[in-house]
Amino acid sequence: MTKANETVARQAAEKRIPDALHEDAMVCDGIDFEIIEAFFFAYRDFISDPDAILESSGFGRAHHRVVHFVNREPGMTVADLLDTLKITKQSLARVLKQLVDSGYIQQVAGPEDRRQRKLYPTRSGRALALALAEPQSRRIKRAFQGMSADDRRVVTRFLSGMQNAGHD
Amino acid sequence: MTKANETVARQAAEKRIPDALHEDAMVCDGIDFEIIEAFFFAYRDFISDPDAILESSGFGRAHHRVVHFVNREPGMTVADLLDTLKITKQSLARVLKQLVDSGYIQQVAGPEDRRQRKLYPTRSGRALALALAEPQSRRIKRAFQGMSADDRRVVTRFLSGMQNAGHD
DNA sequence: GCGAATATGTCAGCCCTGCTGGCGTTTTCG
DNA sequence: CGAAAACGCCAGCAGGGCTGACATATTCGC
Repeated sequence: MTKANETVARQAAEKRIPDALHEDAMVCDGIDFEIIEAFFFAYRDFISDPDAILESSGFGRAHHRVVHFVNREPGMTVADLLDTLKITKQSLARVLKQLVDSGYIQQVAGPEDRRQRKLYPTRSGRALALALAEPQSRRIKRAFQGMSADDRRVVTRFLSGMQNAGHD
Repeated sequence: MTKANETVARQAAEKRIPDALHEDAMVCDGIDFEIIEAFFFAYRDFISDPDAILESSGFGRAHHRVVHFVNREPGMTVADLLDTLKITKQSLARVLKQLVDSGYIQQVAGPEDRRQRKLYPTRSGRALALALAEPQSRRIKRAFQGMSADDRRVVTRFLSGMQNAGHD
């Protein structure tokens, strides 16, 4: 089977491919492969900057997200964070505990509802969040180079449109 | 924000929030938090559709990527794939083997250089790639609703700009 | 006041998918 | 022929998702 295919492949010098393998390759028309791939590459590179920083701190992407959102909305509860990140309690608990133990995030019992643990970034937590956001923001600015304010709004609108309807 | 301030006002009666926790929250000005978060949410939701499909097939995101790129560029070698995905040989080997064993991808010795294994999607491989791409493409179309061709080019340009310089 | 519901913490273990290092095979090429 | 390239595979490790179960403190409806 493979032998036969090799022969076929060799016969036509280059582009020939075993029949079952190519007959309707790329029939997939309506599909927007370009954007799918561009989005994949863009996001991969987008998180590579913070990843590099985190590596030296012993943290990972999960820590990044927690620090980021806690810094963005100080006082948010664990439930808020779970809702934002859409992960499970245990997945969060692990990284949150590490961040608390390392002094990047501090927990305070809710003043109204003492069952809640309101989360606040410490000074170093804010510093970390900022350090991680900075290269990402620079990347965004670079991608926005030479774009009008309207163009930027288009991008924002696109990114919103890519999200699921009910988000917070 | 306001919540933190409320809490601050109340801290006399409570555990009190250490001062380092609130004093200059949100000093982080030049940073484009909006886009950072929008990008995070957008990508998370973007891959949630294929994830759901893959779950029932026993595959994961890694398989998705492999099937996708092999389908996009039939005949690419293992080295090409490694270069595209930017992962290590072993990370790829695992999922690739599963895909080959499951009959989604076929390997053919290179006609010129027989050390190479050229990768081709099988019929079911193409079907899978298409099934995974379809919801993503629909999501993209939805996000493009009401946008002009120029606007779409802006988005494409943005996504390209977000990638690292040396791309393939 | 008491029991249910809520918000959270935690233990134990599983899976996927990155990673490193090392070794072996086939094939190409100087 | 020997080095180098392209690949396959084994073993092991880490991060970060997941489930299920169970413990705690606190709030709240009755």
